[in-house]
Amino acid sequence: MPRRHSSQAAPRAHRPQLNRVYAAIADPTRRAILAALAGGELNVGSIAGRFPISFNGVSKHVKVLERAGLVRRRVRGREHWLRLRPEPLREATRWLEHYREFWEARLDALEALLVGTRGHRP
Amino acid sequence: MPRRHSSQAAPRAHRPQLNRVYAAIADPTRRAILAALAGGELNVGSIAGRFPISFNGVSKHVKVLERAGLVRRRVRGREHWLRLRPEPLREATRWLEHYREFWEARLDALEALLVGTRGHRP
DNA sequence: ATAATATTCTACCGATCGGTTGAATGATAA
DNA sequence: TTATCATTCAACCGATCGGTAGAATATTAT
Repeated sequence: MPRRHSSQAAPRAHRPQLNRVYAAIADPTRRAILAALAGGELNVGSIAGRFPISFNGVSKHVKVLERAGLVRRRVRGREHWLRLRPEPLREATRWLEHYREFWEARLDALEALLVGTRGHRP
Repeated sequence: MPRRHSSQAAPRAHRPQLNRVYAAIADPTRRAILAALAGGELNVGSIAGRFPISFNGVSKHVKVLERAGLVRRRVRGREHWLRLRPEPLREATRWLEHYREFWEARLDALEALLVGTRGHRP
């Protein structure tokens, strides 16, 4: 029986959208695509022009970002315009922040305890 | 030539450690292992006992977390004790925060512009 | 010395990934 | 209509991934 360690609601682990967001931003090319899109809407071709991989490669990366909810596609005639959707990043940040703060506090407390009872060693 | 959009230093995209951190936490089993380690040090066997996968499967997950710098191993006799290392999470959070804030500000500004010039539509 | 324990290492499996090429679709321009 | 352009789709390739099983290694217990 897992012990509840605080009254803070811990984010659930099995959320496929969260998995997809972290997997999406784990690839440096995809992070660079997101950074490029921060400058405004772009179509697939103009994104592809900035990267040393094929058009189709970029198209697949965009699809991954889209499935993660980080990018939204608006089809206008033969052009597909992409724009950022930062909402999933907020959830991803929340998960990281939750654990980071909790862990750092816990480890600080542990260290303080060790220093107090044993003296410190470098 | 990519235009610099502000004086804020943008985090570089090609940092293998960052790739590894995001890839590591993209897997829900590994996030659960991290959550379990938040309760204190554990050895590989006691982690494996909490998951419906094999001992060896857990051992491999731990190795991935270790290579991402999220977990530190202390070998004491035949037991390997794992503890959290939250430092890489701080960098990962920083990247997310940077882009999230920047994008949200940008998109808010864009929306305000559209509302101002065209009126709003639902 | 022998047995049990804790763990990694090696090898394998099927699925997914990042990437390419070539063909198909669909919208615009000549 | 016929090209041309922007894009996806389908198939393939080698690498990696999540997972398993079994052998090997090292430590502790008997």
